[in-house]
Amino acid sequence: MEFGCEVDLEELCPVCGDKVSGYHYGLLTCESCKGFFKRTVQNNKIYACVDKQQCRIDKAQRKRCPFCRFQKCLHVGMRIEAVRADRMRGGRNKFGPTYKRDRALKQQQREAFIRAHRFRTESGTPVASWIQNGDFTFTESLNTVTIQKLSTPSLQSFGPTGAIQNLCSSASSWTIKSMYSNTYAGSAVVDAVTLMEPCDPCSKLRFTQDPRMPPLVMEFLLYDPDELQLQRNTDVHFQQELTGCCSYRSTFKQLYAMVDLLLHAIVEWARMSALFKQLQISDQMKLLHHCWSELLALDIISGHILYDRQLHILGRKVEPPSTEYPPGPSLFDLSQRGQALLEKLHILKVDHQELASIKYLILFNPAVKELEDSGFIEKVKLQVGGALLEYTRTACPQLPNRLAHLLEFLSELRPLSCLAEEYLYCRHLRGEVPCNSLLDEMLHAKHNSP
DNA sequence: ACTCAAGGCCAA
DNA sequence: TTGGCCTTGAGT
Repeated sequence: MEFGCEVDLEELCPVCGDKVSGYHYGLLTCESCKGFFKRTVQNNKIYACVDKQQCRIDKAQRKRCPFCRFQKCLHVGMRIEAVRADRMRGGRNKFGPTYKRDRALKQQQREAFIRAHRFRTESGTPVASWIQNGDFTFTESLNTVTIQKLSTPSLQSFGPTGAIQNLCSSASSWTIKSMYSNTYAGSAVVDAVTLMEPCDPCSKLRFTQDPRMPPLVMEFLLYDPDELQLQRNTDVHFQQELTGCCSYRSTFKQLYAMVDLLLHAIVEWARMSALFKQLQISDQMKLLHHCWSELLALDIISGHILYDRQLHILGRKVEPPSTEYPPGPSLFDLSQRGQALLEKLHILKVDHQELASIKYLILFNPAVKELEDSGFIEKVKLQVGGALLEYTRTACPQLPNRLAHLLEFLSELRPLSCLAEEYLYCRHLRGEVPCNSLLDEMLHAKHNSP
């Protein structure tokens, strides 16, 4: 393994931050937390917290409050059932395969780090410092989710190749460029491959200095798509659109181009997520087919809030009334309702961490029909919800109901995304959406599903 | 034979 | 009670 710089990816105990000595009771922990957990469970110990049950647990203070220490053990995912009732020594337990899978996943993450490092080294941004800092381990937060998946996803068991399937496929020949050149023959070829790279962690590190930030939220923030890269791609694309052979493009064509670009970024974001990768390809596709419009709507709104990204189309109040069939919602309707939600988020002063986490709540939806492993998806959703609750309570202790407000926003996002889908589907029926595009596939999947 | 997560031991 | 080190033994 070569990092170009000496980077030690030594794991830290998710309970107290001490040095990890191996897998104990379901995840990587230090020797002392292993012993503490064992004694507590074996001897049915009951502790009490003399404070507010929110004691900070770190290497120096872990002895001070066994109540909070044990709570944290459970919270990060240590398993009571791994402590043997018969006290038999030696041998192996049922978690063996889980540990093996977890190791493989960590290796994948290391490789992802190397790729990210190479990318940033080429673009001139130093990265060694934040890895060497040692206060961030990407895989640490994965310990909080019990990883049940043992089988490697197989591509053979699925039907005709779709655009998402191409994206979800981990085949080395995968390229998004070809899709763009097919879609916009003779037009812009956007290097969307760069969207695959996780965003520059250095630019976000300043937001993640707080050690109280839940590891999952930190991870979501660090791996949120890079806005600068997206804007660069958008600019390149529109530049070429405008200077191309067709000087005039309809409003919808511009909107479509933007939507297509955002959809690619959304699928890439999901595909790069360590949690999403653990799902079978069929489940990945079902989740994306189900929530793409919600993620799209959220992405557009987030762009306004976080980066003041102006989607010119939404700024237009006037659109020539369409006399074509079928009639559908107007862009004006959409713009108005989007604006209303946008204002709600402005009042809430929602931040990047919250928006990055909400995306996972949308993506990991166990209610989607015919999932192979809705149990795992449910678990992830609960973990994300828990992490977001912890984050909102830490970041805004004066607003104990903040999570409820965020969830209320989420429930209002759904009808907006349905309206957006209806709008796009009407344009699709009028033949305005290019065939074989990602949007085309999404619309088909939705309207052909049972 | 080796691995590595269980449980056990015991000085601090 | 803690936590570093030791012993054990099923799985590979």
